[in-house]
Amino acid sequence: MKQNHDPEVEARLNQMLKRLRSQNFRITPQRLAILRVLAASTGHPTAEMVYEEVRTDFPTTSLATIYKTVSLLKELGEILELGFTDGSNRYDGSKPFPHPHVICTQCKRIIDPDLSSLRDLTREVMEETGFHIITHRLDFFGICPECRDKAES
Amino acid sequence: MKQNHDPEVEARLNQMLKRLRSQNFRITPQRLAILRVLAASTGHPTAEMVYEEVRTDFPTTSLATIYKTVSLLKELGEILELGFTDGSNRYDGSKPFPHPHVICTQCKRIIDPDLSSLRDLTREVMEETGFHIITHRLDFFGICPECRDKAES
DNA sequence: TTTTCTGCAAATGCTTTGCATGGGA
DNA sequence: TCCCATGCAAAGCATTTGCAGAAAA
Repeated sequence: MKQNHDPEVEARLNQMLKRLRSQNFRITPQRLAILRVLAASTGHPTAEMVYEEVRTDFPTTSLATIYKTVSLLKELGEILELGFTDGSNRYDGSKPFPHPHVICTQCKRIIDPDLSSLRDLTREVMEETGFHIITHRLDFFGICPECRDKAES
Repeated sequence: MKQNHDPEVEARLNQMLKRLRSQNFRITPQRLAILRVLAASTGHPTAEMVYEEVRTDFPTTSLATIYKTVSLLKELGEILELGFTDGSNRYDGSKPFPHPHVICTQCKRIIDPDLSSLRDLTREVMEETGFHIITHRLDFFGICPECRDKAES
């Protein structure tokens, strides 16, 4: 079984495990494998990608279990789900809180930018609309440097 | 047939028609009805909602035609498609350019807030990531004042 | 032992597609 | 007339669900 010694990844995994235990959900080998993949993920994988990775350790795991676990973690607030128009979802297990994403429409890569000018937007929205804002989502779509280089060559 | 004399709505409709004609797409009665609904829409309707509204004038119109037309307008850049995780899309025919949305997670209402502090975000993203940003999407999720009042009573 | 979880397969539900017919231009 | 558009029904597809057997605790 793949281990990961990145302290941040470990912390994320332990946080997920703690949450599951505290709510009396069982820690099955399949779940543990899924949590590991999600906690270590930086590439915002699809359910299918998680499935493939988990399968290398647990060849009998089913896609349904991936979906059930991912859905559970989503409800527990331990991962972020990014749904797209084309019907595909991507998951972020390392930063389960709202943050902007930059998506290459060509290679589908998703990265997390550091934006300083994104401060009081939520406050402004609340004042402007009267809504009580719970969460938000901000996506930028474009072409990444690598895909642009390929296009030019 | 429902007419609409709001000058902005008229302008939007004419712009859509102009675009269709300039690309040699045919102006069928169904398409015209769909354009009218979309140009006049402020509530970000679903395909189903457009369908129902168009049906009051053209009872034989099919959902497939709604989807085909909506898809065409999307490609022509004349409407905005807002896809959501639950598999439902909403359409904005009055402001076909990227702008923030505020969504009530209870009644599903979607409104357009005026945000001043949303200036140079795209520029910052480009500088920070090297991506060439084409478009973006910003959604806030929360509870609208009406739903909050209902909850309290 | 009890209750939850897993894995299979079938079901969903929105959207897309194929194709014969209809109708703009 | 010539194609494009329509409408029906079937197909797609990621995700969800039902259920019987498996396995945490």
